[in-house]
Amino acid sequence: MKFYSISEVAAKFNIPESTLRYYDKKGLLPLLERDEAGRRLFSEDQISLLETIICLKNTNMPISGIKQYIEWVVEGATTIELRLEMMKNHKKAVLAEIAMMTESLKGIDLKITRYKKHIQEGKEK
Amino acid sequence: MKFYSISEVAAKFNIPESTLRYYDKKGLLPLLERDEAGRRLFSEDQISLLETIICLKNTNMPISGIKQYIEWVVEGATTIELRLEMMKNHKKAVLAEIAMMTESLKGIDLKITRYKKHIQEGKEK
DNA sequence: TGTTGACTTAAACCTTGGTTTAAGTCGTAT
DNA sequence: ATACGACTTAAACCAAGGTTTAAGTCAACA
Repeated sequence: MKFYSISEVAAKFNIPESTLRYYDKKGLLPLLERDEAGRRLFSEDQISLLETIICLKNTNMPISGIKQYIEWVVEGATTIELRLEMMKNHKKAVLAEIAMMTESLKGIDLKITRYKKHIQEGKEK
Repeated sequence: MKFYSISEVAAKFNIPESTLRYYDKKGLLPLLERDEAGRRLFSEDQISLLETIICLKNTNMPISGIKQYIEWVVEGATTIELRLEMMKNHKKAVLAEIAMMTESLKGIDLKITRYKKHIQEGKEK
């Protein structure tokens, strides 16, 4: 089984090593193996878990929420309904945030239009 | 001219008064008037400026950026090109963030689908 | 007259999400 | 043998964005 070093993972995801260590300390990377020298070994499973972590982070889930999710993953099939509920709720939150940003974008577009017009009128004189 | 007290504005926008004071201290509310007792008086102009501030905040512009924008607004028509550039750049950033969230949402949807299927299969046995 | 209630301030405090630092341990190439 | 590069840790540090606290002012009401 192939293992990745922390620097490889950091490069792969373009994330500082310090962040990976921080996530580990925060409990986002349980089951992380170590070599004889105590160095972290990331398995393929860890990599795909990390992909999930990044996906949740990209959608602004707090570390504490991600941790809960990961704990449920580790706990196994008995937590699937909990995970489903969490993901459904999270999806709602994400859609709400996208909706809010999209709405606010209208206000920004309005300004852009107004400023462009103003500049155009200035040039016409 | 109608003026609003800090508590009225807080209620209107559903924002804590402390946040309004914080924004004022950070320079997001220049030209804010005061009554004889030193209490803040929000004019209609302040209200619409505040709407803009909230719009920019909703789209994750940092306080420092909002401050810069407000300063340009106060400075007047000479800064319109700067404001246009800023809003165009900000729009790009917002679209990028929406795109990233939308993309990550796919991963979340995948999990939802998978979990639902798993639960369904569990019930069928 | 005094005591609420709505405001004020400066300063301290808080949380989140990391980053940086200092000191140390390995394995390997010279 | 030693020196280098890749890793380790705990603890300190940081920035952003507020929130809370303590002490005070003022107007109006009982």
